[in-house]
Amino acid sequence: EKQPCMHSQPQKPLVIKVGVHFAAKVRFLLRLPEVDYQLKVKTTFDKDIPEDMLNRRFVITNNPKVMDVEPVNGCLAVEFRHMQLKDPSTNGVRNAEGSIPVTEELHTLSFEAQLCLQGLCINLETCSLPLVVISNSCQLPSGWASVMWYNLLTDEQRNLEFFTDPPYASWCQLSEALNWQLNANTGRSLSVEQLEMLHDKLLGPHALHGDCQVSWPMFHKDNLPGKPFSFWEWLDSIMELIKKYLHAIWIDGCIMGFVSKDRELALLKDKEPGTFLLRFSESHLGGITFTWVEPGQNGEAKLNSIEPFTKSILSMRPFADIIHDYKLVADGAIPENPLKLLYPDIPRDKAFGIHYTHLQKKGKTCLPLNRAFPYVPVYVIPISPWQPYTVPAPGNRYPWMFNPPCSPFSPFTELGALLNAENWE
Amino acid sequence: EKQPCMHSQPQKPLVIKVGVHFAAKVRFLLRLPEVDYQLKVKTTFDKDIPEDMLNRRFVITNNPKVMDVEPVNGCLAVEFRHMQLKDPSTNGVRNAEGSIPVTEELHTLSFEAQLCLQGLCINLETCSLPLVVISNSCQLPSGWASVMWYNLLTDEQRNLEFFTDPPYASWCQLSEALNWQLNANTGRSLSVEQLEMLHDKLLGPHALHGDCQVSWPMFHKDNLPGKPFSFWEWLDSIMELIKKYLHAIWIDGCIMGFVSKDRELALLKDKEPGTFLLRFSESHLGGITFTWVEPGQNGEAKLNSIEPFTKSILSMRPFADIIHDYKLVADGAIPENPLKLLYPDIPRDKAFGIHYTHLQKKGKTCLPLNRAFPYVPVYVIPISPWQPYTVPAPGNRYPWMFNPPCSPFSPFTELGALLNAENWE
DNA sequence: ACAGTTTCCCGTAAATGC
DNA sequence: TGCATTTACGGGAAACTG
Repeated sequence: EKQPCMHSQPQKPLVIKVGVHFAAKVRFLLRLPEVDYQLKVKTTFDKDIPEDMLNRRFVITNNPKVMDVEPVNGCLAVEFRHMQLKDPSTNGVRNAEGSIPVTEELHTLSFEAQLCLQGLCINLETCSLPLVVISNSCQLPSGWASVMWYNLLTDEQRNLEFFTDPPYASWCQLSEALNWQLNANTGRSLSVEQLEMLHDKLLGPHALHGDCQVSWPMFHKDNLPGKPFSFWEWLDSIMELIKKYLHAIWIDGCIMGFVSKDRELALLKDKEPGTFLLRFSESHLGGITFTWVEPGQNGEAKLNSIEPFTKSILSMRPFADIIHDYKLVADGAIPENPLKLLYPDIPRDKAFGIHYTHLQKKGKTCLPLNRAFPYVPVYVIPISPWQPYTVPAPGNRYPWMFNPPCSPFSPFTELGALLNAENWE
Repeated sequence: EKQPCMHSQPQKPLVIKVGVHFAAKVRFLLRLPEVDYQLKVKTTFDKDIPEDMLNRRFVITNNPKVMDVEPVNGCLAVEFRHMQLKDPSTNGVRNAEGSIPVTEELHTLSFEAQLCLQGLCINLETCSLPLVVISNSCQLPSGWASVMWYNLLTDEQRNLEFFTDPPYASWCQLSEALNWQLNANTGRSLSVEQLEMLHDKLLGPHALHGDCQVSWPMFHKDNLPGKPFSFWEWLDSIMELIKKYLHAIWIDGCIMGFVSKDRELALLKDKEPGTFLLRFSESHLGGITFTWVEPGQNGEAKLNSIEPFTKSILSMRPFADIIHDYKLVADGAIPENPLKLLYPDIPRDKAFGIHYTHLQKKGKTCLPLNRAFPYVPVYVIPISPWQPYTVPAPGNRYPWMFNPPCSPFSPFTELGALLNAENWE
């Protein structure tokens, strides 16, 4: 009685937010010679799913629609636009104890029609692949995690109980999927080294580099050791960061990004002071930091990493400008940008120069205030207070790194003093 | 038949946003000895308003409620919580040509009940003062403008046609109302000088300082000369700015704020270089700038005003910190904060010191990166590029204002050069 | 094209219920 | 009490419609 000759868009499970519009297209696959029949298609959400299989029920707001001939291919088809799910309960329904979380609850959207030809009526029906329903956009990463895991590990059209016992993924499969996600979201895939960092983060640095198995909890259910977020939450936050704030320099390959601290040390320890690289924060969601080589007391290199930048700063200035403008400010000294060479040895302005935007504003020259440009322009720049641990002797190997006081009798120390370490509580 | 013995909260017109909850309380003013009667109150929006008097119709979502004895005073009363207005039309209804804008359209909320005693039924009814209905929070300032004008200029309970020909306000009335608004919103009233600045802004500097009449268009319908916003929009944006970002220093009286550029010049022209004051931007909504005295070429003072700060920067750092951290950055010189004395002569840190928060972070001292504090702390500070027009001779009267290069052979000029005026397009 | 108005919906904060 | 989940809604942007 139910015929498979009607189908909805062949897409893997999607995430739908309650109250937000979404769309779907349904096609009729048979070509019938008769021209005088109409196919009215109606939608139902979670049709025929037993009561006890779902914690939450939703209703779908839209009306039945009639199929029309598509100009492109002559097929009968209909597109439902502005569908939207509503929670029919007055109060939010809470999870029964022991049941799966909402972002692992899989739903389906069914399409039905009745074909009547020569007195014979046939019921047609098709349904979507599984859907995840969320109520707040903060649940989106979890929803996508479910989508990825489902797509990766099953070819079933509709296995609503997939997450009652989710299978393992092999690292091979998973890394390919992650790389695909990265590429789709940010326009650039990962290098072998970057993927290796993800491997170690997920499986531990001592795991075999053969084809380990990754469990669903490791991927998204459990938090990373000592962190308040899962592996996928972390990776997703970085993709969002790149998409919104770092796209240009990410595409250029200026961001090494996925580097462990150990590897960072290995890479930088023998490099010139002033060599730096960009690394995604492993402690804060959606953060990026830079690490640079500073000369140590006895000539051996030391590394400094800046407190990670997140969207609050990145939404004000492009990261390239921030890199350019960053300064260490010491008592009574000329501020100094410690970022000289992007690893391995590209001069900072060569790597990032084409992305600088701040050169567009004019500085005050000798003009008094006038109507054409009544204000002194202002930038926000990031700085770090810096207390040199030693005043370098003349001829110091890295004279640019620690600025001596301008003069022992400098009238400007008052200003520096307010920024130096001793005044801080 | 309609009895005035039931009344709703005695409040002047309010602004209600479609789809957002609001509440109202209704009291029954008669004390009847009988205890066995119930008063069920129901609500209606825009009851009995003729079709052609309103461009928009709304429905109110809530159910009738029964009045209850209030413990405090023994009155019968009922509070409607979670009322909410919905636009019943499928598509947004647009203004008929020539009709008044939505924020001048006045509505009412009616409450009805039926009192049945000894076989006698009496219909009770009361209604709210006029209400303004908006659909987006960006309309809130316009809504409040209407509310203010209505409150100021009529004592009528319900004159829905008030804005078809709104009366004038005298400056006396209006300034009192504005001052009340300021005080209610920010916790501090205006000085005579500040009110005078508002007077001149609204009426022009050449208006008599007697009791001028202010029209509704002057107050909110027309834009200020050469500006894309009205007087009230401007003032409201400043109140929001104070409420959200400047509360502490506004309460302290550190913000002169409402100062015309002419008055600013008169106040500052004979003051010590480094004297500064804070002024609300007249060109940008919700902006604040500071103006400081810089020594002129022949010893005569010149004024500089910084590009106004708005919420994008103020939401990152308290304004007191911004004032403290502001620096002029010149090629090869130690950065300099030109803000020395808050007008008339209060040292900067004395005026703002108690509001500084940035001293809470520690600077890097001599510690290498470790687990307890793995990152170099970072601040965002505002800077302006600065090209001194002259290198001051030794013994210059204002040695702090223009820093000579640290040394003619400074190795640091490369850095300064990237920030100096010549490189800018 | 345009302006006034509404709709859409992210993202933060608060509320809610188990 | 804590946690998972939903609700609330400001505010920016897009869409709508005469």
